[in-house]
Amino acid sequence: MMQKDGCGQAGWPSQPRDIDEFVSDMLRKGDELYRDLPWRNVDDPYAVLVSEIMLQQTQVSRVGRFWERFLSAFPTLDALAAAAVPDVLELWQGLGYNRRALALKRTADQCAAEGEGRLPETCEGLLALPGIGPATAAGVVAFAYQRPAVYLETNVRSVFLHELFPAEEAVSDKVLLPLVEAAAFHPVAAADPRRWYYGLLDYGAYLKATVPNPSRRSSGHTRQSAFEGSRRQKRAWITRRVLAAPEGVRRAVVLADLNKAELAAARPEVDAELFASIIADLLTEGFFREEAGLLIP
DNA sequence: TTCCAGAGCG
DNA sequence: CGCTCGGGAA
Repeated sequence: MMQKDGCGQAGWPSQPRDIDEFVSDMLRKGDELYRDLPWRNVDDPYAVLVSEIMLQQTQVSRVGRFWERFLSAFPTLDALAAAAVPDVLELWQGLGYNRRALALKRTADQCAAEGEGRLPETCEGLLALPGIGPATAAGVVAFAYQRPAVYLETNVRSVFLHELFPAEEAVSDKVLLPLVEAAAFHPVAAADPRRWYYGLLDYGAYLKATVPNPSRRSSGHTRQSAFEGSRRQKRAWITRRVLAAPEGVRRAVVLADLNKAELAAARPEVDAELFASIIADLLTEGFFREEAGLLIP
């Protein structure tokens, strides 16, 4: 879009480079670094959603195999809605963040019940579903529906920080969002949202492999706590243990087995209070249920 | 050690 | 906002 008054387009900084040049440069970089990933140029919104959920905080290299297995087991939203939770969780094992599997399953349930087995076509509609936040909703809109959207995730963030804030520290998303929006709705980018964001993702991934992670200069950037010995390592272990017992298993047995594993790994024993707290969380979140003293998947 | 196509909760 | 949530590759 041409600038109307010489003050720059709304939401775009008037300083170093104008938006036309930025969009054009990024498209060129993106085409040059294009990665032909299995979930790209796929029209099925459900298949795109599954990829977006799996890719939340999860590296691309890990997702490929899981995405294909998941879609072949649950090819449609209705198929996922008809599936049993333990089967969904079982397929998710090894991918991480098991909550995502539960949320995806609930999304399928809701769409099957209220949406005639179809996903909403707007960001607002998608945002109302469990496990779908601003980034995932925008990803589905851009990649499945081919409509411009504000898709701000770590690779896109890295590109904007690297290109437009090369020296600043602690840049907030509040500053970045209007820029991401202005660029996405720029006519040249908006003409092909898939191409626009595939390019930003690929360029962002390239940057992380070649320069210090630009996203470290995001104000929201935090480092994760260690996984080894953590509560969530125990959560994951317990989830697997219960999944392995289709007929159910007593708490005491799970705790004893868990402590065997902890001992074998040279970690301290898990006390009853911590164990009960983790079980309570997992029950509340719907990983399994408890009936007659048995934990049942 | 670091961080990953984030979301949901208090 | 700050915290939690998996698991592996580099």
